[in-house]
Amino acid sequence: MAERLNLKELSVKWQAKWAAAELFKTEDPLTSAKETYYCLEMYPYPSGYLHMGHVRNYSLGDVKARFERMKGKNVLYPMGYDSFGLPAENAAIQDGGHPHDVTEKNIDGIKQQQKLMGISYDWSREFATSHPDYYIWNQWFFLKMFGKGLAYKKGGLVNWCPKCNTVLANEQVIGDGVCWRHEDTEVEQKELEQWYLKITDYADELLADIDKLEHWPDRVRTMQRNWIGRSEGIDIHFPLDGTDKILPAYTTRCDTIYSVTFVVIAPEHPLVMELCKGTPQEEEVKRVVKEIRKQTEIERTSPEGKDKIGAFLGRYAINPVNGEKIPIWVANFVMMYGTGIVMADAHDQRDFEFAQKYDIPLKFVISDDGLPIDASKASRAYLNDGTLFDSGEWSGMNNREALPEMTDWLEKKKWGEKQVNFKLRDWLISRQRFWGTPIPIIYCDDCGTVPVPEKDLPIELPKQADFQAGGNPLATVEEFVNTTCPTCGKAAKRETDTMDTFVDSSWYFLRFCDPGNAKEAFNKKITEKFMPVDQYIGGIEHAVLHLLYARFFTKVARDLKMIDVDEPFARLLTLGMVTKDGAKMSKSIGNTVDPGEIIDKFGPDTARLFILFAALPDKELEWSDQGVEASHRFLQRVAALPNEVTYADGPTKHDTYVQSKLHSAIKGVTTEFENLRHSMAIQHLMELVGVLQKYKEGEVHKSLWDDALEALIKMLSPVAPHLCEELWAGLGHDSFVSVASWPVHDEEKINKHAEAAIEAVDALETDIRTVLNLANITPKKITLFVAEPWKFDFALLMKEQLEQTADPKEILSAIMSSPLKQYGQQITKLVPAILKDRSKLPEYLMQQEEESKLYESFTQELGERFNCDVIVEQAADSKEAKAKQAMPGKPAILVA
RNA sequence: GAGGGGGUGCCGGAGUGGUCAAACGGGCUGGGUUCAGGACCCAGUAGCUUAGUGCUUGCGCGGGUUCGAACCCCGUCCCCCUCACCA
Repeated sequence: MAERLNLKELSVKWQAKWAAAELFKTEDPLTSAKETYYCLEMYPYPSGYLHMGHVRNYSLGDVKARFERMKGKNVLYPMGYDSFGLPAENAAIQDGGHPHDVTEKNIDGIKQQQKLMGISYDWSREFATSHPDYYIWNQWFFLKMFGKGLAYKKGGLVNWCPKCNTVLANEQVIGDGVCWRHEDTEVEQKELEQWYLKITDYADELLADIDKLEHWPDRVRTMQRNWIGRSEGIDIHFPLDGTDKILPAYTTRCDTIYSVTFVVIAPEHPLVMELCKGTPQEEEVKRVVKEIRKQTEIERTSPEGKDKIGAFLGRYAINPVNGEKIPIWVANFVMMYGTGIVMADAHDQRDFEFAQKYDIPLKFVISDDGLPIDASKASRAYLNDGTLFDSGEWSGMNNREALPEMTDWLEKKKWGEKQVNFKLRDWLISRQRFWGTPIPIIYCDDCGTVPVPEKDLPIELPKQADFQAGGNPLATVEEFVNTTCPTCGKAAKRETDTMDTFVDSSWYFLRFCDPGNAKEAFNKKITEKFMPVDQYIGGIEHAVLHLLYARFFTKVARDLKMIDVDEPFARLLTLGMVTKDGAKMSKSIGNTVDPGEIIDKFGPDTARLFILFAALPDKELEWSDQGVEASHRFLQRVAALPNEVTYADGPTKHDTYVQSKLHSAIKGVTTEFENLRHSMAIQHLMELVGVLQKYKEGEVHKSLWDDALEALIKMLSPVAPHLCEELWAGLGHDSFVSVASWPVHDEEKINKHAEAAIEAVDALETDIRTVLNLANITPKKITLFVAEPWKFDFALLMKEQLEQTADPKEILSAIMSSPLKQYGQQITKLVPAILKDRSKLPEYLMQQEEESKLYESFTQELGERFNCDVIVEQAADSKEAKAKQAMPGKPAILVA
């Protein structure tokens, strides 16, 4: 075997050549005639090193970008850095220094590694969000949104992560109430005044447009739908007994209104204390509310802490539909959602349990058959749909059918008001941290909250700050904090909160279209040529967070007339995890594999090939060292393919087969790459390499061989670009394969080889399908592929020899000197087997003769039936025989 | 509880009505090559059986539709993920 290529050295060489040629620079979309294609990976937070998840992400994107480029598109494929954020600031706090320096160092580190992978980014578009020429536009967006009332400040309970030392958005609180960055840290509630973006204004559109995202994974669409959480219902107005006040209770199930026997109010609700004031139950209520407040903390840590507790407020409400006096309770299971008050009945499990615990009367109004059932004897809530009873004029109706009508009826009677509720809350963007975009607001004693005028942007972060002081370092910088009011000119103070870094990533994909623009966030004309992103690739962890915010910002930008698209990402691919030993790669478990080491040892092409081949992109990928070596082996095999080829004078008998395989590979690889099924595309390539290796064993037809080799190198180049450049140059090209044109398949050439390979002999008599298939085709020539047609001759020869001698060696050499020697391998096995029991030879001979006659008659029959030539041919090898269904006694037929 | 995705060989993982004992890769076994290891090449890898062949079982479990099912339908069990006292 030839010596192995050093794929690492190769990659360095070609990366330098690409860079020198500026090969991957996007063309100006306003002058280029090419169709644009925008491929984007979620840009990284620069932590200084690359992990396997990154490698997977970038490899997937790069294949797509290279593929589209080779198909003649003007591809926008950029890379940048999400460089604001806590880790850099924390590093500065720990080690001294400035987050800026930490960040720049980390960007250099990660960029180095990205470049080693040979990803075909247009590096001229690179930017980092922590640079003022980027974040100035965050501030600009904020001012625009402030102007439209979409950015506002309000007080209220907010999520606070004690580790981050800052507030969090609802979306950043995950799982059992923990911080998205610190899964071991419980989020606390604090009363603070904070800046919000009014994403709820777009709730309806964000929800409705999910339907347009047909190329997004269902999972993500569902998650967004759930997060927005739209529900249609009605606020039912329960008069407060003895007053003219009303208690509104939100419900989606007003069909159960006749079963309502009590009302429950959330412990945080301001009315709780007001209502119980002066009642005998006041002290008890206070005690229970206090207990609930304490309990919620414990509840968050233990998933089992869902015991329902509550207290009677000593007051009553009136059920408007039947005038019944019903008690008002406070209970821990009611949230401050909707109106913070719910109506309770026996058709809800929680209400039911609570009522049982506190002996509150219950009644049913729905049963399977509409016959009354008694709730006092029931042990659980009745949750099924069924027929209403004891429900006034609605009795006898199916409850689901009645629901919309009852809603209208309640509203008409002025007992309630239709209401749409969303779970989505406004986006809290203030962060009490230094390393983020300063919020461009000034507080003046006289003029109040004043936005910074656009001409004064950017408000830059100070070069120095005290990171050891604790709290928000920005607040310690006097020169930053103290300013003058833009309106009245008097001394004033700047807002010291910075923006959530998710603001940065909410529009960075727009900036990539026009990254150098100093006059505006991006030019509308240019950006519209690229947007929406054709293919977006990233982790599932952003299913709600980033992807929802980005959709929101896109809609805001549209309403600001900055761009004319509704949705930013046409196709979304969410990556599966990279695991090792069955667990997600993580430093704490210690099962990580350093991409740098793999690249060093096997070269970037191997790393890319393995990671693309090992699993489909959205599936979990289990790391395997053997798999990496197998990938390396494959690349070496490809590298050796052009060596030591013997050319035939003209066509060879395998040409049609090889050509058919080549074209079906082109077809397969193309569709699989189109649909981002990289591992499947690679399978086709591996198959093709196998075919070409076999082909090479004999003499090859030069023009076909060259075509096949070129096509193979082109198709492999998105996966293993460096090796393919080398091989491409080896074929005598002085251009780059990275920008060569993608091969096109010829359907006819695929079919030429095997129009129909069908089980035959007995099939002719019995298998209807065979006849039907044949009937649909007008054959010019039929080839019968027979597994081992030589066996009849062999048996004859064998018989002849046995009559002369008994020496196995002599027999063997006699056969080997006959034309049958080409089947030597099989014969050397067969001869001893037959010698073992000679008595069976006559039978064997007969069988073979029969078989051979069968072919003869079959050949004749087919010839007559279809009026064409029929020839018998040996199937080239056992695999081919299998593929063609040729077996002894059962030839395969090939119709041409 | 609601929603989403899954259960295929020793393993990863294709396949969604016939050409399926099941692509492609890995592993393992045997053979070749080699001083040896690696690499490379060939064959085998559900069970029984033959010199070649063939038969049976088989794609979580049970049933159904069909000439025919890993694939369609019904039931059932299990796993993963997301949201969750949202009324």
